[in-house]
Formats: sequence, C-alpha cells, structure tokens
Amino acid sequence: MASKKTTAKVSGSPVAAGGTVLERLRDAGLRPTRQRLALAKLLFARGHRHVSAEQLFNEAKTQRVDVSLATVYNALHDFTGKGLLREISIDSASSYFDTNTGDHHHFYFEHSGHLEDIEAHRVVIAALPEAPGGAAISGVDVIIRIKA
Amino acid sequence: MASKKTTAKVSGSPVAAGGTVLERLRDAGLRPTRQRLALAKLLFARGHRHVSAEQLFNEAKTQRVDVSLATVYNALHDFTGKGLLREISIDSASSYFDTNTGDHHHFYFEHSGHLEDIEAHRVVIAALPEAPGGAAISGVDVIIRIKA
DNA sequence: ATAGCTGCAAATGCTTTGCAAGGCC
DNA sequence: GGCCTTGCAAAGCATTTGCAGCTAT
Repeated sequence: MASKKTTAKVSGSPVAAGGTVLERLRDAGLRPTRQRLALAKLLFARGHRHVSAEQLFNEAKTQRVDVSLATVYNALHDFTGKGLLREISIDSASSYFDTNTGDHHHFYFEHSGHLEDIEAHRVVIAALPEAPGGAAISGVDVIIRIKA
Repeated sequence: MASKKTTAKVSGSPVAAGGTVLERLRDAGLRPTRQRLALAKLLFARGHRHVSAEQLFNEAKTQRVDVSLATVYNALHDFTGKGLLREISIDSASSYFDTNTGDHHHFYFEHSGHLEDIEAHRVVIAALPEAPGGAAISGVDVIIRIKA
C-alpha cells in the first residue's frame, strides 16, 4: 500500500494558509473533495486540536458546510488511516481524533472530558520495562488525569 | 491520594478463600447477593485481571452462574463506584475493568486487544509537567502499546 | 416488611454499512 | 467515462434503563 510521493513535509508544523491542506490530502492519496477539504480545514487550520466526530459535524454545520455525519466518520477514519490524525480512546463514550500525530502526551480533565496536549519532552521516562516476549513497542502513551 | 479504609489488605494479595469476598462487599456497602458474590469471586479469586462485561458474563455462564448481562454491567459499575475495580477505556469498542486498583500501568497488545499489568515501580518517570492552573493530578496512566 | 437487587427486553447512543447518485481525475 | 465519495437511512454494537418480581437484612 503506502504509495506516496512524499515531499517529506507531512509532520511538520500545523499548516497555516489554505493551499497546504489540499496538498496534504493529495500527498496522502485522498481525493480532495469539497467535504474532505472543508473538514481538513476545520481540523488543521487552527493548530492542534482534539475533536470527536459529533463535534466536528456540528462545527461543519455551523460553518454552513454541508456534510453528513457518516461522511465525517469516513473522513476521520480515512485521515487516521493515512497518518493525518491519531485516534484516542480515553472515554468509552466516544473517540477523539488528535491533529497532532507527533510524539506527545495528554492531560485529561475528568470533569469535562477535555483533552490537552503535553509536549513529549516535558515527560521524561527514566525506566521502562521491555515488552514481554521481546515484542516491539509501537508507542508509549502517558495520560495525566486531572481531578478538579 | 489513595483513600482507603478497610483492613489495609485491599491491594495486598489476591484474596484466597471464600469468606473475604463477602466481607469486601459488605465493607463496600453492597449487599452480598448471590449474583454479586459469584461475580466477585470470579473477579477477585484468581489474582488480578482485566475483563470486559461480555467476558465476565460468559465466564459466569460457563460456571453455571445464572446472571443477566444487565446485572453484570450493574455489578461492574457498582464495584467500580466503590473502588473495588478500576475502569479502563483504551479501545473504543468496549471497556475493561481491572481488579488491580493500586498504582500500576499497562501493556496493550494492539493485535489482540489484550491488556497486561506493569508494576508501578517498573516505570520510572523522571519529569512530569504540573497541571495547568495548579489543578490536582488524580493519576498518571502509562500505556505501552505493543505492535506485534 | 422493606429497601435494595435482578432479569428481561426495549431503548439509547455512537459508529458502521448498503446502495444509488454525484464529483474528481 | 470510470472509480472513488457522498448521503441518507437502516443496521450494528456495547451499554443503559424501566418495571415487575425477588431477596437480604
């Protein structure tokens, strides 16, 4: 699979202006349809964020972008499959999609269900057990739960 | 903050014989009904485990314990509410309940959805950011994802 | 006796899917 | 034009709830 042409730019900065979103979709091998473009802009144009499908759907509606909930789910999963997003499940009620695909961790505010990024370098892990059977570690997630 | 009362035995050994499970329910203020006792035994009599509602339900059936799925969910949540279990949501597909309520972390096997405990002391965190707004940290969860 | 459980099945909420119509290359 | 996407609504899961009957205390 993974037939990409790559300009080695994917995981750089949050993307500022408008044109880049289109390129990003193309690079990922996703057709830049009206819906995907609109959703990608909502997701990537304002820095890193954490959204649920429902949330993004409502935002789209507010912005007069006409998409169905099913399409939002499709887009979110397509983006995730291509590495444009990362899926996070902390609360069984619903999944969140994180526009920050780089190495980092999270604060989780238990009272609100809100999520906030922690830059990777702010968490220093001095010791970690090896995986049983010498298996490969695909990632380490640290979640700091905030009570208040 | 580990608000525990009991006889300081909760996170010690896995509970061996039969009587203790009953006491534990009583201590928690839960009526030791036939169903809860049976479920509690399945959960606590064999060391620490991670189970989903469906799993526990099937185990009960296998052991000829007659309970409904709804009762399993009720019991699981009642136990969790009283601090006898801890709920974990890593996979949005379903929640797991961990009989180990002490401080510890997890290996998560992505291909099987299986979960395995990591003793707290095996993960050493050298630096941790403070919570925004000086809020209180209620816990730190570390999940090591295993690819294979 | 009585407040608290349990069981069943229907209800709910999030997410996925099927299939016809539409849009990008 | 062909194939990928979309959109709706219906289908699918895991989980919850309502209410009559049961059971610890």
